[in-house]
Amino acid sequence: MSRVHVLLLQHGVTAFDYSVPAGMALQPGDVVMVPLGPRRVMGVVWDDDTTAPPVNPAKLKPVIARLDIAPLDAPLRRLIDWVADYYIASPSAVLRMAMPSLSALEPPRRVPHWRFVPGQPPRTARRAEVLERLTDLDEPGALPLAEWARLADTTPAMLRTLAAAGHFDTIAAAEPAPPLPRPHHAPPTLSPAQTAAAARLRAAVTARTFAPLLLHGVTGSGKTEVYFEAIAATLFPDGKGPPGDSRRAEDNEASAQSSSPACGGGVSEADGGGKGQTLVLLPEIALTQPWITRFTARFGVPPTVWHSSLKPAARRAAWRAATTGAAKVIVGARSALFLPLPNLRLIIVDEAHDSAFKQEEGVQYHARDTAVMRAQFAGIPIILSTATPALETREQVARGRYQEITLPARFGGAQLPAITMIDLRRTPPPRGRWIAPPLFAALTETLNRGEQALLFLNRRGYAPLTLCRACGERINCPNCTAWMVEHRLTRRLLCHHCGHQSPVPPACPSCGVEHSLVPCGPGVERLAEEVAASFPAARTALVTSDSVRGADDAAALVTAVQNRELDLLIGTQMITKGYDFPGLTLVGVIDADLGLSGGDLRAAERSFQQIAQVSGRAGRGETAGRVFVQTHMPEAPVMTAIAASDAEGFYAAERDARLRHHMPPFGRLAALVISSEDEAAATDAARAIGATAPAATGFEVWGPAPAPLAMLRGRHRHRLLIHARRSAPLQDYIRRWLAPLRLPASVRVTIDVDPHSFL
DNA sequence: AGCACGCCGACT
DNA sequence: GTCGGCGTGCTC
Repeated sequence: MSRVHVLLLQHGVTAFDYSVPAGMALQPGDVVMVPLGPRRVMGVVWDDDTTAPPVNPAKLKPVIARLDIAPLDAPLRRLIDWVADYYIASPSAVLRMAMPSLSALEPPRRVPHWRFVPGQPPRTARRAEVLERLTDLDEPGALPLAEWARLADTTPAMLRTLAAAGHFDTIAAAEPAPPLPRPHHAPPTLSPAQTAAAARLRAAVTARTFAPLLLHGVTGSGKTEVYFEAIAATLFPDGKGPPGDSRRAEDNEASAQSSSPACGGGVSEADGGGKGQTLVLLPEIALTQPWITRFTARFGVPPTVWHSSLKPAARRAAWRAATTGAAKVIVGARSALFLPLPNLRLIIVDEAHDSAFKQEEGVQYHARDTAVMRAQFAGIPIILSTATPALETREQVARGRYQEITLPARFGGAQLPAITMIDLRRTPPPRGRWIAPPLFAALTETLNRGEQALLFLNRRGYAPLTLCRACGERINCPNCTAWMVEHRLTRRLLCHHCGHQSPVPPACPSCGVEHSLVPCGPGVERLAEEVAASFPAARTALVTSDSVRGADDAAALVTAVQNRELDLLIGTQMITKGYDFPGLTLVGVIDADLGLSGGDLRAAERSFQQIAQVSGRAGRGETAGRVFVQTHMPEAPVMTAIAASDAEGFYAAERDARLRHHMPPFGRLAALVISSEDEAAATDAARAIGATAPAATGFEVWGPAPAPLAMLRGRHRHRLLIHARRSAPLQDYIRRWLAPLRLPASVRVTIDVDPHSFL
């Protein structure tokens, strides 16, 4: 009797062995249903684990069924194992990211399609009328009933009557396949530098081997157009004409256009014999809509979208399209990284420097690094596209492990904006205002010239702190060690860490004095208030996660800006990336110091990237852009580097500092967070864990200490930081340390390998 | 994660 | 006498 090792999609349990019933053929990667105690759970046949002790064959239960779902190929299984091992997570937790919920795996509902059978004589005048309209339709093919009703301007009931009289027959519809992107739909006009870069990317796609490529070009240099050419290269069948030649017959434009999605369009064609799949990762969902628009303009059809807020039906369709290989280009946020893609040929990580790629909950993986591993296991190229590569990525280039492809200039001769630092100590804004005189003057000029401006302040809401003038009370979140942030638009106080909300109280909750609460400090809503008072004629929009909620909002905003229906944008970091607004000529950074507090390892780098990114929104059109940066410390190295647009100098200094202190990427970190709703239990557990840290050369343990966010969502938190020399076996060390621990049920320990957040 | 088993306090 | 609190352990 044969047995299989099955990784279960179930918390707490990882992998069990099962027997294979006679007549069932199973191989690694197959998705199966197996018994677990009294329940049936989904799992994936995994590669045999030779290290595990063998289970008594008498205990084996048989696999219930093999599910009709695309199997997980070997590279994806290796990726899941790698993530579980590297990030010290349970393999089943990682597997769950690669599998949608059970409902998403149900076969698609086959809506029956109806085909019109002309020629039958009508029996009533009403029917004759409808039949006439149906006959006039231009080759509608097979359509769902509702679609016929719409086209013929009648009711489904009438059509059913006609069908009963023999005017229609029904067929089972094929699953709709996503339309094929057309590489020749709208080829771009590229600069010589872009052409050269595109050629290198295409060569990597053609070579079909693992190749990590950094596509490095300043904001506005046209990186997207360049990597679109790499995508185009994947859309040609193996060995057939390289993209860029004139053989447009390959393009299949006509058939792709005429095939109605409702008809299924012929699955074999959508299968796209030999055409590869491309996975594109974006740092956040808000960027998908502008990306889809650009992709559609280039390739004539939209890509397949995958992210966490898809509705069930769309999710199911996207899953099937991606996992059957019918979808050629899949774009999404982090979670798309684990989609089974049977014909994956290229991965692109856009805005690859973005810290949003680091998952901070659940399995705390870094999607950029994990994407590189996926490319390596799959033996394909990966393009990291960014204007501001992370130090880690730069170091990989320096070590010769990544190839760098640079786009030295902005596209179309546009100039990078001139940057002016504003010293807030010398030219502060008037009391109660946040825009300093030099920026105010520039803003006035810009608006008077009819150009557009952007103010960046990375703080949602109206004011970050609400203070009682009478007793000095600061309004805190009851669940977190954090201030409640006033949101004036919703008239509520909101905790940005746990989402706790309350109305703004009329009196101080501590001393009871009425009208004593005052907002302290600026948020974007308060900045908008100042702008409205100073520039009443300017049409302004707030761009924050509170006001721009979904893809539709983001699309509407882009349109309004491009149509010049807005003069001034006021936004949080949401506005720093991705958007291309040609009429925007002025960018003001209200508080450049905001990200520098807290002593975070990457604080300076993040500030540099953020200000470089937001600066890059200025002057993308014909008019040169200007950037004003407000700071209290213009002499700080990060500020002088920003002022001089000296990325190389900044990174050289940053690299030196990290090298001296053996900080990443010249050493490695991991964080343990010990948390419990019971404060004493958290403290005791942290102390106990700290006391059992193994002594080993190459490792240092710092802490435990109360976390900077000492309480989060009602849980008290302590942190330990583990520092390892570059080649020391960090994961083994942590596993050896934590394996024998016995902790009370209320205590949770989370492990963050390569942490980016130090809260 | 579920769901069992199991060993101690307050009720009909 | 029993109902039920959730601590500990098992699921191939």
